[in-house]
Amino acid sequence: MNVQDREQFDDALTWIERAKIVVADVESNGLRHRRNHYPISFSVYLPEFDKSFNFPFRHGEGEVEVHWSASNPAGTDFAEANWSGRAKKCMYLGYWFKKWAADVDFKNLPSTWLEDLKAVWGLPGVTYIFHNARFDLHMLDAEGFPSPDKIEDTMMALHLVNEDWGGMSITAPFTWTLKDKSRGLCQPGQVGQWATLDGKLMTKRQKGNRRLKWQAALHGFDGATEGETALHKAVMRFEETLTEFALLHPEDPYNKGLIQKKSNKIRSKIKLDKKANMWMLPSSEVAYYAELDVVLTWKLREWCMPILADWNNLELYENQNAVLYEVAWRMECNGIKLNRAHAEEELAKLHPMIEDLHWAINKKVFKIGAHVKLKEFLNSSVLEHEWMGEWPEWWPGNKKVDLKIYPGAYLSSTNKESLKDYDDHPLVRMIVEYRKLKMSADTYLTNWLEAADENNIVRPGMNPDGTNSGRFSSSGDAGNFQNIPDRGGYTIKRALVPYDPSWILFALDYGQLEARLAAWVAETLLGFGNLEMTMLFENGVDMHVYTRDIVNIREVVYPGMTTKQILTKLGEPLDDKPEALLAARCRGMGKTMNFGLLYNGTEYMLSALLKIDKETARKLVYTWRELFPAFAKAQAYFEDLSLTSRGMPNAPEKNAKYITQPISGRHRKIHRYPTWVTFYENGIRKGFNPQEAASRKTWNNVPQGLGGYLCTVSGLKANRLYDNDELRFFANIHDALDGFVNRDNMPIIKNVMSIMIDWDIRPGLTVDLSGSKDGTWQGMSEVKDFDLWCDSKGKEGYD
DNA sequence: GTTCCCGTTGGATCGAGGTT
DNA sequence: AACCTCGATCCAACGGGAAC
Repeated sequence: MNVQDREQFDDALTWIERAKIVVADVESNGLRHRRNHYPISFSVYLPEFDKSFNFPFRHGEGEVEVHWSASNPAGTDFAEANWSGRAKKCMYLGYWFKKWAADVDFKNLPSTWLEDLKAVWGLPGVTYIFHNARFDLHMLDAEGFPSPDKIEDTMMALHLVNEDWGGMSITAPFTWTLKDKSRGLCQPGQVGQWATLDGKLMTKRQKGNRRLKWQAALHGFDGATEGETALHKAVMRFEETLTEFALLHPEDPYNKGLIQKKSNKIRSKIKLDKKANMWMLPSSEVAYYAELDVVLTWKLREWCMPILADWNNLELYENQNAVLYEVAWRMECNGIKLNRAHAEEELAKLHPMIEDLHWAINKKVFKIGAHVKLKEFLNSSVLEHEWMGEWPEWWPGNKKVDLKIYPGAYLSSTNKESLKDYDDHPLVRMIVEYRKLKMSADTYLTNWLEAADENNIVRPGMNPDGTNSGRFSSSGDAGNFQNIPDRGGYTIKRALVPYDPSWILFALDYGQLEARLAAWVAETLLGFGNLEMTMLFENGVDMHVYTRDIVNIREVVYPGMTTKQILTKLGEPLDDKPEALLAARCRGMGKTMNFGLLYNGTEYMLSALLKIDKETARKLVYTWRELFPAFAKAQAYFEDLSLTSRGMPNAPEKNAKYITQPISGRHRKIHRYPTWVTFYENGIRKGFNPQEAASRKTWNNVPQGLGGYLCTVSGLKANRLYDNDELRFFANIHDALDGFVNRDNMPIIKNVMSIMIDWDIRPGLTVDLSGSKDGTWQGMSEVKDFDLWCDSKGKEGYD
């Protein structure tokens, strides 16, 4: 029911007050919660009473996002807009919508009633169910709604039902796409609509996805497609309405140059995005859709539960919902503060430099970033080109010397690794520098400035269901917080700082977490080998040094060469401690071996990574496998197990192919991958078995996913112990938790560390604390003296 | 009115960057 | 190996203007 008057409203509230389960969904006028977007309506479904309500508050309020371009730069007067090309839909739409909306009844409820709705929201003991909870939670929280006691997310359920929806093909209903239109399969007006034949949904083989409507259609829920269809019709009607309105105003300067065209030209300029522009529609047009949303969410949840029960994953589902709500969402709410001045300062420094390099390369040689052209250039004899660099003024002197040309050069890729072979060429030096500067400026600093809210807080998106293995992923308009560069001359993390001086920045990193877990699973749980790696960990041996020395990397890779010869070959400077330098380099190679060979690494991989020939790599692999026999066996074990069809944990009569992660009980299921797909490469038909490919990764998924699980569940335990006044995590970076602790509560970190390692695993886990010497996220270094670190409020105790 | 060329768009794709 | 984002290129669609 689309609630429209006080009587209906009061009645709806009494039902909500009595409900123990509330399925909820928020429609908004954009995605940027806590900045310029906000809820327009709230929908709930109360499964106990089979009642659904829609509360419209702000239909008609919002801004059409205008994408300005080079020919229509920001600030262009509407009457002077350039109309060439297909674009300007959004500009046109926004302009006419504003005029049209001036005297339209959107059928909203008075905004003062919002407070009454809040009063019955988040009551004790009530579970709220969402589809993609983090979005709705942010919208509700920003609007001032109380936080629910407990939540469930059907996206989380789907992730447990099948970790890799995108990776498998499923026969399912579909909506027409632009591509279908261009192929003549459907009419232009049908794009975005469910494909039907004689009133029945058509199906086709396609990649799976977790969209609510798609899932509902896939499982054949009643009303799965009705809401979409109704909304589609409403949108089409609305587009017609706006077109007519525009046509009724031929004198309007904005129609200059357009009005004499046929009306369908104008009609084509008015194109609503169903989701993004929903706020433009009066609530009466949208309520049906919005209410169906919550009903379908409930149906989806009911569909998932028995499956989760069959898989013995009900407890994990509850646990992961808690991680989602109490860890991931809390991280997103916390965020980190952007030192705007520093970010702007950094950008002001970078932009002219980027410009200079752009100019120098662009004008003289080719468009920068054109990898094809760059490759052509480097592959040709142009490397002997007379041009040897026209350096920008600021270019450091030491980078102007020792230049080289490379006659007859050849390279197959233009990535950093390949360019390294030509790094004394002036052009290559400038390209490498350009890419680095551009990366800092665009991917990170600019985005943060854009994404920060009024208090200069940037919030990373932390996705608990972002990966197949169970790790978190990170995305959103503040970018990926799991890959911000902090080494190799980057200083951009300096722009990220504590909220205020009462907060101390810290990071808790597990020590070699994945290797320890792999050793535990392979050597203890499966009993392969003789606890070789486990014992080394327990005796505190440096694993990489051990591998280096036992395998004798130096003699195998560089037989009979002197230290000086090897270092020269490696391109290392010959300083006063050549032996130590060589030892460090060989330890690095030991590390590469340990990490690569723990899983499915081969001599091909090793020879590529270490840049050695295949024969030498084969020798190294052989010796390593002798040394740690458990891991190749674990690989074979999981590969084999995952290809064996057998009963599901709580439903022995139902068969599936899967492996199970210890502790969490999370499964990696591969029976739904196809066993054979074909594709064309250079006109030749080739075959590929996705199921076998997935089975080869299952061993890797076990320690990797388990690591993510231990880290985030430890975070959950810590978060339940300490509230937001004391402890604020803001990111999970796979095997690390980054956050802030209040300066008066610093000793609690000791307890958080013991929570993190409190898992019944052999070898035991270790965790290292890092603090920030300079107070920014850039300057993290290991804390050696915990008490001093606490006493000095994070200023000392590092070394 | 038709044809051609050019410039402006946006979508798809590719390849690069970075972290663990 | 996984993840996410950005930018360049290619491509196709389309508008506008010139030439016919």
